Amino acid sequence: MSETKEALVEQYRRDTIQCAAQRVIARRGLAGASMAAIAEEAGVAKGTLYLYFKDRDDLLDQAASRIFDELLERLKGVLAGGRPLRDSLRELVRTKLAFFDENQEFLRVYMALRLGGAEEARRHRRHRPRYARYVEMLGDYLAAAARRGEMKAFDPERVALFFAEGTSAILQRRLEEIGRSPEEDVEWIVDLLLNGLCPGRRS
Amino acid sequence: MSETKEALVEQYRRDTIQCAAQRVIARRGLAGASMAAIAEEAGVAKGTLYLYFKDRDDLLDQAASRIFDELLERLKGVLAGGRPLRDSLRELVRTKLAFFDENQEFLRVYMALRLGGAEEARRHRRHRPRYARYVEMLGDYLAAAARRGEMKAFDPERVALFFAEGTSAILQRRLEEIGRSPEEDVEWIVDLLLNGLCPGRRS
Amino acid sequence: MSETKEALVEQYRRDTIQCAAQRVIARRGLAGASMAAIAEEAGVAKGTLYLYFKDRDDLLDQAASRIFDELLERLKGVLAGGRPLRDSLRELVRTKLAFFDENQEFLRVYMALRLGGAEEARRHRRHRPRYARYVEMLGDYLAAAARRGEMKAFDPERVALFFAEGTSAILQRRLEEIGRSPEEDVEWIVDLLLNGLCPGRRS
Amino acid sequence: MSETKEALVEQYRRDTIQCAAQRVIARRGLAGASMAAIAEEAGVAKGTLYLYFKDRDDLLDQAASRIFDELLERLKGVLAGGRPLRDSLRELVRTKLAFFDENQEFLRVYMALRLGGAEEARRHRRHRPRYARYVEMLGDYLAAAARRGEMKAFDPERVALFFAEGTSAILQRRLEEIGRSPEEDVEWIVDLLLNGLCPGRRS
DNA sequence: TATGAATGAGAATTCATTCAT
DNA sequence: TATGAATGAATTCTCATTCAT
Repeated sequence: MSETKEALVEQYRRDTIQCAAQRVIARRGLAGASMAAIAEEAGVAKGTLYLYFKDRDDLLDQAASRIFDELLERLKGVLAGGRPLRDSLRELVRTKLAFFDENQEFLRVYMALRLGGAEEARRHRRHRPRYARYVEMLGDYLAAAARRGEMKAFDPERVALFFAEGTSAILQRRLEEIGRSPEEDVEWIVDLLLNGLCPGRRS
Repeated sequence: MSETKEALVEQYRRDTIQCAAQRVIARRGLAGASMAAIAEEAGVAKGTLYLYFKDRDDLLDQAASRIFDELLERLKGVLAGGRPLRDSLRELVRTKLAFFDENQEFLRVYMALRLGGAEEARRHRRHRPRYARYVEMLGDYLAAAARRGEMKAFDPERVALFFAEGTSAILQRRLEEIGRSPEEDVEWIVDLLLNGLCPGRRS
Repeated sequence: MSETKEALVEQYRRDTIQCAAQRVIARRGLAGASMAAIAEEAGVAKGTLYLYFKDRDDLLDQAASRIFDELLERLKGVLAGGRPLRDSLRELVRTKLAFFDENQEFLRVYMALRLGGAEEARRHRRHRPRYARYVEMLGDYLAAAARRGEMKAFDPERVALFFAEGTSAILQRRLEEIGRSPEEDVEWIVDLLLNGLCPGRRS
Repeated sequence: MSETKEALVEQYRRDTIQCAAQRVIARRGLAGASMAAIAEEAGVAKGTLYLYFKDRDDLLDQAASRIFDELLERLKGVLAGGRPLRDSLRELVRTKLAFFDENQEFLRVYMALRLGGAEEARRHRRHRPRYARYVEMLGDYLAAAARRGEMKAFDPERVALFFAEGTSAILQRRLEEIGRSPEEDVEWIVDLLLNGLCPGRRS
């Protein structure tokens, strides 16, 4: 019983610190996320961070993982719905936009970790798989859609990548346009993906 | 005249250093591009860097600019051709892929600087305009295409962004697949953009 | 009575902790003997250490004292025997060698604390007296021997020091030579002390 | 030419820092010899230390080496003299005492590094050979003396060790007795070594 | 103009010690 | 009395920047 309570407290602390780390990353970037800054943001002493995380890498990795994992979980749910391509894509974009609109902070972290710059690639190699898994999951879904005849014979994984990154770029743009409705973007992205730029198609 | 000669020498120095910086960024990433490393790569003393650049930020910014500028110049040429949308897009993708296939080093720099992760946002805010200009140029072209009736009424700037980032993701993927022909990617990207995923369309 | 019982319990705790400290010192050295390591070795919480010892210095000092005290007690017994010089010295060396052969762990602690290096000098200045008392006791014995005409008129305390340290060096060397009989070393040390290096003397 | 000058300046710097390190070690011990303290003692910034030494270990090691090397060189000279045992030993002790009387600081460093406590053993394993070489050199000399019949058939290396450490103990004692003549100690040590404690021998 | 030795602020990490429970 | 989470001072090391030459 008491163990459960302690475990809860410990988890609560970890959460507090991870969230603080995410805020700092969002505000100052990965390189700017010093242990001192995170500790201050979390309202604890520097040393305390080391009670919950092995080192800076561990802390930043775990903070990043939380975000990827949550997004991944939601997107997995969407794709598992077994809906037709158009519906799935629409829901996918909607979910992604909503997820980041909910907490824009996360977007910045996500951006900092996506494919990443070269130096981040080194530091966050461990995270690549996570992003890759997202793209792969999407690719699998597209492959199935292709088999069902809902999609042309593009390389599904490549399309997934193109789509994921294109969407992320729009996400980032949205950061600067407060108040814009997600649905607007959902609609044109899905339409673009499905029917392309050329006119003369049913929307 | 002598002033001109001096100016040339100065420009030559700046170039030397910027190129060295690009090589270092490509090799070790932005965070790893220390002034010492750049100076060594350029074959000058650390102090010399400060004769040509205000500080590290300035140097890195300008090094980044060169890359964007060169790419921009080439793409500008493509879009100025006045060709129909499909041809322009194909040439655009081809040029971008070729540009980075020519010198993969540059891709790494470009990736490190694109929209950038959050920390780069701070450091390279001054820099955004350059990438933005690229997207904007592309947006202008799409807007014209829309006016000519070659494209549906999507927000051209947004499509440009989506397209640019999606393409960049493919670029990066290509890094890991040596020997893959650019044309393969050129074709499906353009086809995807123009006609979408849905089957039952020409091309 | 209850006070006595409490005192016993307290003493038991102190012993437990001191022994743990000795094991840690033997294993990881003085500098490696962190409070955390000692607490873990003793099976108590870090805070508990401070209930029985003022601070780290105090704990390490007292842990050291125990070793010196035990050795001292044994040597005192030897010297109190009133035997002739040769016998006493032989027994002295034999006891010292046996003491540390019995528990080599202790030797490492002893070594770490002997006269100590310079930094230990600061930390263990309080401690010197204990080692000094050992040397002094030996010196007193030699003084008596000198008065009985068994020894030349060397400064007894100085000889004691020379002898004690020389013997300790041999002790340490023995650490690396497992299985060597103590008697071999006992014999030559005593012979050297009594008759010197020059040949042509009764053994 | 200029290279020579620069090399000299560099060597001068290294010396300055090493000497400062030795003073700090002497004053505060090895563990207390922080880079900050050494930098302050040397009158340079912390960062400067890293221009001349790879890291703390390197600096402390080299500082220690200097001392061992100088002492070793002097003692080597003494033993190379080819004098009879008594003369050599007397000169050996005299040299050692003089060396440390000259600069008592050195003694403390030497003490801190001798056989060392357990933790120093780890850090300064690289130094052991140096001390070992000293003992070995002395052992070789004694072995030769034994072959010449000047010494009884003791294990020469063991006697060397005993002698070296015994002498060091006296050295350390001398630290606390300012003004004591070295000759007093030289004489009795040599006499003790050669003729032992037993009376009835030519001094 | 060019140099590169020197600087020192700042980063990550450790650990003796405290104190609320 | 016992605990161990939390603390924060201290330590090692890095690197952008300066300045005497």
